Amino acid sequence: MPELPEAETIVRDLRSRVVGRRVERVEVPRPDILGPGLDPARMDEVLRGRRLDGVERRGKNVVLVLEGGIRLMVNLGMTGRLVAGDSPRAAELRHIAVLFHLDHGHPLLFDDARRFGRMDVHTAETWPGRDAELGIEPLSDSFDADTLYRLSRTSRSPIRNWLLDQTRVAGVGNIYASEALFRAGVRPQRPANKLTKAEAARLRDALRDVLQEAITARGTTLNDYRDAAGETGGFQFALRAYGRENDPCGACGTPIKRIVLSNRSAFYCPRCQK
DNA sequence: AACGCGCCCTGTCCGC
DNA sequence: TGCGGACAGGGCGCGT
Repeated sequence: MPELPEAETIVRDLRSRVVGRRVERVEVPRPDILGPGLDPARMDEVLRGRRLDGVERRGKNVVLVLEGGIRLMVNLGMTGRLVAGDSPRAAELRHIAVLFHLDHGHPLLFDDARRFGRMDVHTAETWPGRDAELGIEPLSDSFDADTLYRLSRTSRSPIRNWLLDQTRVAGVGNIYASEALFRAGVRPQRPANKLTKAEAARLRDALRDVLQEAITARGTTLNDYRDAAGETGGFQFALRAYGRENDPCGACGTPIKRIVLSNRSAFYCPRCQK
């Protein structure tokens, strides 16, 4: 569910709520969301007593940075939420998987109905390797048109699938892939290595624009996404293609089409996107 | 080695 | 009202 803008919204929310706090105790009622080698006892042992020094984002992942260079990487999957326990909305959570008890008296909660979310612990030694497995950040200065063009040369996959691959560009999911391709005028099924330089340049701009606008709107809530206060986002009202099958294209009026690529929906305007 | 597929799991919605 | 099926923002492991 949550893609880059949703993760970024949560990260910004969490900074003011947890940075500087100390972890007193960790509870893991749903251990199946822990990554390989992790169990509830190990989670508590590694995190207990450590101060939270910062909150970062890498792609769609929320990264809690703790004293001593320990990093807890949280992948929210489809339905994962990180919600401050003192938020009035916290009482509505029905699938709490992890509770981080903090020294200001209320926990940070990880809730995940489908339990597709994952948490992994990294040290200063293991983190660079994990970080390197993820692709370029689309909002970084180095993500320019040439870079996107060059990265796309090695793949014959449909460009929509290519955008979902976190090892190439990190943070784009199904919603923003459809939205960016709509804005760039490129069909989702176009082979990545068939994009022209001009199309790659338009796609680069479209990705940055739509991701930045979605961050400003505090993310897209279709069903499950919530920010760290447990509140919904606002970008669902600005979607032009995703979820709009048969609606008239905002530019030309042609009905938006839905196709399935690799078992996942893609939405596009058959007239505007080539 | 790149790629598509099935699967993980729960909730919701729609048609009958 | 109940039930079965389709579908959902992600990502991993597998076979080809």
